[in-house]
Amino acid sequence: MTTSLAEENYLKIIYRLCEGTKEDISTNSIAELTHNKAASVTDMLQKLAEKGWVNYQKYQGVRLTEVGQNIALSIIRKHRLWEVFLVEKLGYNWDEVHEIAEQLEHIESDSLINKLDSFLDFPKIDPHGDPIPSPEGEIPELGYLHLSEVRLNETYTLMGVAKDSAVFLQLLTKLNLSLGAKLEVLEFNTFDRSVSLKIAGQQPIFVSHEVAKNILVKIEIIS
Amino acid sequence: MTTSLAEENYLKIIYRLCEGTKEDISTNSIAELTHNKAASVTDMLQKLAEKGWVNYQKYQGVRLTEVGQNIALSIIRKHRLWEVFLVEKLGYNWDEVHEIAEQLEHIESDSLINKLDSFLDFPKIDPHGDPIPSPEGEIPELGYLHLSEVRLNETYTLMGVAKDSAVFLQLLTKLNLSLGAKLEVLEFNTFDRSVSLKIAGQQPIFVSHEVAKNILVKIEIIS
DNA sequence: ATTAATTTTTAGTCTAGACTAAAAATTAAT
DNA sequence: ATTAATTTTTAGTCTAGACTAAAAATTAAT
Repeated sequence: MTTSLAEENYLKIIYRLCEGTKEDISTNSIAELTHNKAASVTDMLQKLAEKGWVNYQKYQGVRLTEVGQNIALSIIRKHRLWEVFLVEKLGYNWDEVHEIAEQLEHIESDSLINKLDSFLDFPKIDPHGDPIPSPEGEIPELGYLHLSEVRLNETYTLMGVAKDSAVFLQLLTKLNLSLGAKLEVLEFNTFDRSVSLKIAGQQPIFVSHEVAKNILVKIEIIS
Repeated sequence: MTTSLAEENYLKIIYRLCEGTKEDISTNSIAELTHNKAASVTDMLQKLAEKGWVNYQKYQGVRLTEVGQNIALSIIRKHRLWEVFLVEKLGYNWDEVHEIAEQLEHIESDSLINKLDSFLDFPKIDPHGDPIPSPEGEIPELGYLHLSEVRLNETYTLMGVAKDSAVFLQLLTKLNLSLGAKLEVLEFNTFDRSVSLKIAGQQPIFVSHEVAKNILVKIEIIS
């Protein structure tokens, strides 16, 4: 069965919302991310349920079915592979690729995406550190921590970001925070929830809670 | 002003039809190529005229304006650059790329297409020998001849094809006819307009008029 | 346990871009 | 020069996917 552009965007957004929680997803939360009105979302949810891509109970929220999840994952796979292409091959910065990948992710051709995967040498993560689903829709659970929740005086490696917006990524770049950076939290400041942070070999800096929350790290194993 | 997918496809097809002739283009000829009904075409022509992309007189046919032509050329530029990418970088054959490029040509980003151009090393022709318009919409007139119209016993080089359909290109491949081949027409057979043809270093073969018409060649200068 | 506030759905519209059937204009044929 | 055939346009419909306003259901507050 074929999927329209609108349907693909809904499935992708529902997937993203499901990821965070075990609960069913509310109409309003979808409306917010799609920039549509709740009434339009209800309409579309009924269509998606009809096609067997979501389980939807009036007033009770929605979840992706197995099939719906696979469609979403294939779009995410395309999105992230194209992002790798844009950065690795065309020389874009990590804050410039999201919008273009939003278009490229809808190109329909299995052979294309598999050839692209091979051309890029089967990358496992995209330029923001997000894992790339396999052709079968397997997606490794990386178990990264949010920088807002780590322990003090331990060294962590910056592995990814939880938000792709250009302004956020540009800010990280200005702060010298890029994938692979070694970080140590000196203090969580109770006043404004800001975080005092040391990047290896640099002066300590402050970042807001909002920034720390969207930075994904893993602990540095000193072996 | 932005262009919808449907508008872009119309402009591209009108451009292709204008290329062949000095006459205005008929509603029916557009309907045939877009696979729409004449009534739908009339509708769209009125919209395109409104936007200033075609000159359209009821019942009298249509031509692209300067602006319309530039839009068409930018789509063709994108189409052909993506085809080069698919063949050169991803390893597709020349008969496999048309459909995918039909999707990719609608991706909207000037920076993307210029970076792609540079990544491909500024190719001048696509995998079918068609010239790639410059960012400014300049397109070199290559002055190729149709193999159906050349002189006998002269050597020509196969420079391109006038048709991108997969079955046609696959036939050429089977016949060992690829870009750069050296050809000599031995005879035009009056009975069925077929062409007796010699490819350098091979036994002579027959091709139909239909095939010869869609093969573009230039004369081999023996200097 | 009601009532109030919030969320979600239903009912009815709108637009782009397709369609069919019928009318109008043009072109071809006598 | 008419008439017939062909092409094109107009008028009216339909569908996907958005919208607003009002109704219905759920959740929160007393």
